[in-house]
Amino acid sequence: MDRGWGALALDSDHSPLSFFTSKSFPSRFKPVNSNVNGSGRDLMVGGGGGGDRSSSSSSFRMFQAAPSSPPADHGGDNNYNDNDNRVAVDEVDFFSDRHQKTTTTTSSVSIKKENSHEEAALNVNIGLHLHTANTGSDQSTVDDGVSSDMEDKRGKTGTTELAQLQVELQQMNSENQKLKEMLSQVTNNYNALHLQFVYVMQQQQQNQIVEGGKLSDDKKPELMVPRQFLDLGPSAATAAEIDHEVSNNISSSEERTQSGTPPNKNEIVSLDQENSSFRDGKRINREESPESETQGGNWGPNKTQKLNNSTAAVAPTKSIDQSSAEATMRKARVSVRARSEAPMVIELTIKNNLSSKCFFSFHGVTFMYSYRIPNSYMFPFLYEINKFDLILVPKKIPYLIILVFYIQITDGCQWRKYGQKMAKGNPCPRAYYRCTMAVGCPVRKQVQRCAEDRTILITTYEGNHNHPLPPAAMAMASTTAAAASMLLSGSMSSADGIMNPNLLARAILPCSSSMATISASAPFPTITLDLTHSPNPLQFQQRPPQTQFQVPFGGGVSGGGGTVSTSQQLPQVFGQTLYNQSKFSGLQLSQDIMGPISHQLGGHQFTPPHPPSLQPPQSSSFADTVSAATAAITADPNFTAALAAAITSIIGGANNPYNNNNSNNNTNTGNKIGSFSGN
DNA sequence: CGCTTTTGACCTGCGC
DNA sequence: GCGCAGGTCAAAAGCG
Repeated sequence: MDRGWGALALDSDHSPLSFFTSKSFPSRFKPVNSNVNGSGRDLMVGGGGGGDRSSSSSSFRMFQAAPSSPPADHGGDNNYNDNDNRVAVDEVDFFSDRHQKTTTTTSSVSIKKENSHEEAALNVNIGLHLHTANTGSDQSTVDDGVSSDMEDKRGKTGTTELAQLQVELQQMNSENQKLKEMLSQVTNNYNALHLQFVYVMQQQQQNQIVEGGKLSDDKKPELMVPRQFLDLGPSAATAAEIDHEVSNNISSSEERTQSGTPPNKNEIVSLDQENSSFRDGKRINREESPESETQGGNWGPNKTQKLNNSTAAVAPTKSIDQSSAEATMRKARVSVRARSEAPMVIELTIKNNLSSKCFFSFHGVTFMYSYRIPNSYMFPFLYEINKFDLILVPKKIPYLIILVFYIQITDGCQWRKYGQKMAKGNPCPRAYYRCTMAVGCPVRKQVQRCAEDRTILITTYEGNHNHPLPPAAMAMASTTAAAASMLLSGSMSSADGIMNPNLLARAILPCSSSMATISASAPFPTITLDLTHSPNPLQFQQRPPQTQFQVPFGGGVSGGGGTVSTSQQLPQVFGQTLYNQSKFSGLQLSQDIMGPISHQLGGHQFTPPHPPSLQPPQSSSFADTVSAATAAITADPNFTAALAAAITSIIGGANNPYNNNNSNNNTNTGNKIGSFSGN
């Protein structure tokens, strides 16, 4: 999998945590039902899906399953009732307020406490078994947490409760569906308005330029040269998907123009007579390119290279005009420069009460952390977590878990790599991808790291999607649409120059101070959106390369290749990754630990970006429980055992044999760090 | 076993 | 015509 073509670009008003949308996760990270760990990996990160957003609960759970099976083997049926070595705690909902709402869940935990909390401590060293579970909102959680034997014990009462829960779950699912629809609608409306805004802005910009006499008549054609090469493909698909009103947008204008139908005057993006006539003049040159006849759209770069050099206006035939226009659209490219794998650190204190959810496992114990994503945090980009590291901060900060997410931007489409070549002038290879969301989709993209700064990835898109786009893809498509419409505005000062950065940046990427450049001298007319500039210094500080996350963990061995799966490997990886990537973009720590962590980080200042509205309630008893658990964790050099002790302490209290032991152990060795890779 | 990635061969266009 | 570079193809390899 290509991990390198993404970047992080966030609105300063948007928390990076908003990445945890269900669709932000690749399929391999999505949660699976409790009985089956479909991924079969140590790592499980799950986006909650629509139901998560509507859920008001916030939970932090530990899951543990049959230790007889190796952690990596979860594809089969896990019948805990048949396993004598079953770990006591299948499910401990520490912090969920659903705890008090759902009696069934509570009773399930209590039963397990009675039967086997001692087994947990005894068996945990045998090998913890990963067990994925869902939140209380998922129906499978109820079924998975309760064995058939237990159900027999419960009798009719349990059956009735189960039925009630099922009804509630159905209602919740229905509600979630409605919320998802609402969210989609809001997103679409936003995109539509965004396009309109872009058009208005570009119209104003153009009027100012024309009225100011900055453009002479004979120079206008020069300025318009790149326009015809604009790739409106994504925008076309986007517009069709977003809104009917927007469907009258750029793409429609283009299509109607191609078919000879004059564009509607009321269209958001219209082709004025000057532009149209000029385009006609340009299209005649496109007759050299027969690629408009081809299906699937080869990039066919060289066939049209000369076109940019000619501005002769020759009246073409209609057929030539149409084919040329199609070829033009297909040849146009939108390039995005963005930084990849920007690490994002979040801490998971027990009291943290963010919403939505994600899964992660550590030493065979699967954690589920839930938090909520407010709709306002949706941002027209999609982010993908390709791996994350887990760190358990030692004694100084009890019960603190830090997750370092390595996120990358994604465009919401599915791609298949079909080639890779070394390009001249760049030691980094260029990869070629084609869209696989639909058969015969002509859209392709190239991904290549920047030679000057290899943390920057340059993704170049070309072509029109011939299929409906999911909301995630529409986000990116709307961005390219904005870029395309901006090009149509003629806001650049030359055929090969820098566009008005403020206008374009605000129009295309409200969060970004991006620059957009247009190159007509390149083999293909390309608009490049530079997203490498940090939009918010608080959230995305560009840290110097020498900066390392100096957490005094025990030494480890570098995992190499960025993929680490053992606890001993994480310390080095954590620091080294940040060091290598030279971009510690988003470090997020809660305020109550800012002091110690900042000290550990070498005095760098970090701002906790958690949504203020998501601050959790906290009960003292709960905090005490957590303190006891984390104390056990930090005191024991064997994290697996310590974690089991933590679980057991929560369940069994003072009888836990792992409590209060190994107090004299080396502190460093007790600082266990987990690392997980999504790849 | 099916899908994806890898990678060398091949095709095409351009410049000399 | 030849070499170079960009782009694509397709068999082999990898992976879940």
